Amino acid sequence: MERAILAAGERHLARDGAAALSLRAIARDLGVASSAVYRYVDSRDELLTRLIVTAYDSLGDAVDAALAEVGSADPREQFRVIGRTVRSWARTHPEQFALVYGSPVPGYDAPAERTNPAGTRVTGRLMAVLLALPRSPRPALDRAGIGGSTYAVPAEVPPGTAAQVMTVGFAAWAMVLGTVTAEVFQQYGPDAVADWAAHFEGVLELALATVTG
Amino acid sequence: MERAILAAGERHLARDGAAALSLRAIARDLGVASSAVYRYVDSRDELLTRLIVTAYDSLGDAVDAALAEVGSADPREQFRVIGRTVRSWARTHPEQFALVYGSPVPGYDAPAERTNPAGTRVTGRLMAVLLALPRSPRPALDRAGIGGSTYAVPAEVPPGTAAQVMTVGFAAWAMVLGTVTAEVFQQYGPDAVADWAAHFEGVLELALATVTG
DNA sequence: TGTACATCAGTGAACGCGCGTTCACTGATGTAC
DNA sequence: TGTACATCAGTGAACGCGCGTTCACTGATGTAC
Repeated sequence: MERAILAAGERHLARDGAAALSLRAIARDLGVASSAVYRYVDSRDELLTRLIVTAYDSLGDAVDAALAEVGSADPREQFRVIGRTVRSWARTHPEQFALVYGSPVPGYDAPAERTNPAGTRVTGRLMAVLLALPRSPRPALDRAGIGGSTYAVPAEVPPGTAAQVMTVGFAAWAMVLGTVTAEVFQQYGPDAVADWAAHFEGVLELALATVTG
Repeated sequence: MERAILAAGERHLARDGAAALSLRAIARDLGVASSAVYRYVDSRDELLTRLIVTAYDSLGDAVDAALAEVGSADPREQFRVIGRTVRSWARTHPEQFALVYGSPVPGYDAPAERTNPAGTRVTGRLMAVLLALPRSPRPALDRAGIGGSTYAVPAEVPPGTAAQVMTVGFAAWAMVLGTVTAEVFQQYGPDAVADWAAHFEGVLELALATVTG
């Protein structure tokens, strides 16, 4: 029953979006009194939190599975695989993508202690790949003011080249995620990109070039 | 009065987000019967459409003003100016930014014929700047499958180098917009980036490098 | 200068709706002796 | 093997809420003669 509620919640999420998520609609869906749902779920917000965690995990599982499949390929290919997986997951789960990478849901803010562990899975994978990629120095970044205090550098990153690694890493990721967002939310108008798959492959190469110089 | 409604709509947008926009709340705000609003606005959706157009125009005006201020600087600097303006506009108008560049509003889809003219203003400016930037060939893009049928190339773009211009342009823009989105929606967690202004300057350089090779 | 009339901004009551949440309850299932 | 009792999943009515939208209306302002 608990799983049925989660599943119905995901169905509603997929059809109507997070803002329209309603416990009553879910109860109706399950052929059950609306009060019955409260035996399994504390409140609407708690259900939303669970759905967010589920969404992060779904994406994280997809990325892990895809990485496992290519084995220990070179980091370039691992980067591409992560990107492609995020894209295809976003295309098949647009509302869940919106939930975790779109505008915040009005009147709700996620309790960080519950969403963070699942939320950082993909980022962690990505970080490891970025550290394995070759990098050339970027004098323009020094000139732009990137320095030791620009980021809160996590422990995994060697302190020397730290700041520039973070800059190119975040920038490459923003390019990939921004492109996925543009496709899923149709930000470029309906027609500008005729072949999104090809465009995305091009973006992956440019994102890699951003990292490797 | 019409302007008062628009202004109140913007206030509510800024405070509660688009999904929570309510004609009754606006009427309450204006100290007026809820039915009075209908003399000036056809429906809630029509108000939303007007607010979207207003938001696009507000951003477009900001970009135009910033570009006018730097005069006919070199295209690199014009690119940076556009990027910085988008960022600062997004930071001061987060809900309007979410409205036009975030998840779609549930249960509403914008009538393209009304939002498109305002929506393409910034893109148009950007396109002109991109065409003025020097570019070096990108063999990786050919290999990735970018070709003549990947984009619906607008008339302003010379057909020869068309596809690659589009790829690097969209990619650079996705990097910039993805970074702004990450900052405004706090996608990287609360602490990872300590100095967003510096990070953004770095991103601008990397986006430029994506275009110029 | 005064009267009859049209215009029109805004009123307030009402419609039907769906929502989150609470609460006392029923009735089936399982457990203990 | 049979009875008394506890557990617990699910019921249904009710609460108060805010919403979009409609409609007949009031009353002030302006216009025409």
